[in-house]
Amino acid sequence: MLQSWDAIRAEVLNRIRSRVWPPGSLIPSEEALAQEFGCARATVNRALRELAATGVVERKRKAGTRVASLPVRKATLDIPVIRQDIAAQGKRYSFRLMGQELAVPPPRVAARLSLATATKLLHLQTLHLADGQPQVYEDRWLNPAILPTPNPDFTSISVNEYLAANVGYTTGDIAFSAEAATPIEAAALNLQPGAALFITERGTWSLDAPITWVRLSHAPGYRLQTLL
Amino acid sequence: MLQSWDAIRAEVLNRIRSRVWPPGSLIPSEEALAQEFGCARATVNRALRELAATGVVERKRKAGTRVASLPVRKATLDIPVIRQDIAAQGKRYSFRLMGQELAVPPPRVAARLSLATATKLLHLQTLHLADGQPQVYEDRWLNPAILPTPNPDFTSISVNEYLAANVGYTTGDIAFSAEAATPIEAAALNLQPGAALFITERGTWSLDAPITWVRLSHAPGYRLQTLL
DNA sequence: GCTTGCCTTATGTCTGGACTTATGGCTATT
DNA sequence: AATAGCCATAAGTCCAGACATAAGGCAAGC
Repeated sequence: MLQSWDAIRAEVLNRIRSRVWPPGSLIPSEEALAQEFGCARATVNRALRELAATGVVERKRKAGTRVASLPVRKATLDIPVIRQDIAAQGKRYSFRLMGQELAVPPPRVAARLSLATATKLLHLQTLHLADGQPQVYEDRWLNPAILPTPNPDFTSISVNEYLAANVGYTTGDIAFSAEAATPIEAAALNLQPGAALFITERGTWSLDAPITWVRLSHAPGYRLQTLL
Repeated sequence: MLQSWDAIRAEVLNRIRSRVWPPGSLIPSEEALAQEFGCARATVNRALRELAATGVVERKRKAGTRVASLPVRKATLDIPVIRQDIAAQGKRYSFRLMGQELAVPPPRVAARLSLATATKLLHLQTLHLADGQPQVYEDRWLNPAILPTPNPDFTSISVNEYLAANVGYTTGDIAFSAEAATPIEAAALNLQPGAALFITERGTWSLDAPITWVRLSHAPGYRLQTLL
């Protein structure tokens, strides 16, 4: 008599792990499992939904629930906020605005934000420091239309936090990659050009309006990790 | 009268975005929202639970649900399976086992798998190719205790897929970073030493027994991306 | 043989009700 | 003033039942 959805989740996972239900196989219907475990179907549903979210099983209406054969594991990772990330290391956070100008973004950025090619955006370079040591170089294109006039003073509040506090957003995308440090990045982060940098790129939109596109270059040693 | 949990999720998100409920503020209780939207509390619960999972709100018993002030966004990303990843690019997948020996792992790996330091593991190097071009270099330590005797022939089936098909697992962790190519990696991937590589490291356990630790070095151009 | 459409079935969702559990804050005690 | 205990509250969970929806499979029609 298992009556918590989490117990059911664990039991189902167990059977999958122990190959009672091997990869690719169909597992009993929610109805049947509810009967077996002596609980309501909703409870089984909750358990299986959770397993589907982590990629252990795949569910389709009518087709039923089957054990994922090539388990494309899904991991949820916390997108770090730089200030918190640095604070979590027990270091003092600071930042330095290195440049700020209105300019036409390169086509790649304009395309990514789905903007007309000639639109000028606010281009900002910020260096984020931990205990005074450069840690992350930020290259950002910001849609000035969403800012109040006059513009906020980005030397005293970081763009990051201004946006977090003042502009909600609905959608966005994020990408991670590794790239060799450009001369600019190398100079800012105090590295040899060509050093391996961990790059985070993200674009955010609020409804239809593009807000910002940002590229973060993390100094060597940076790791993004999570459990799965 | 909103009656689908997704509609409620959208509406709540809207109010957060439009700052009706600003960051850090407490939003009405499930009860109250259910009343307002004319639906059952369970439906509101589902919607808010979903928002909590994406990091938009934070929930605590008794304390209520509040809008995340520094929105540590959570993104779920699909951990790619190399074969599928390459197939998705429309390229032909192949692999080459480059080395295989029983050896004592370096302390870092042993520690990560929580093994006695002197335990010997099967050390495997595999190169994964897309249309014959080297794409990913894999450096893996595998617990031989979980293998049948004689060992499977890893030249004909990739370790990856052998494990996926034959060893379920419960827990694991994964980390992403950027590192300069070692001479070995550079040679395998046909690059200059020092080139920026995207590194995926993961460890997996089945219950108490460690299974494997693997480090994947992705050739330049690799991107890991997701929506948020 | 091939297509179209119905029927059945498994999951998806919703309801209204109940009970559980964690916990913030008040109160009474030391 | 500090602390311990209680209580009200808000989320967490569960249930039994209902309807919605997607989709596999079968059958009728072409």
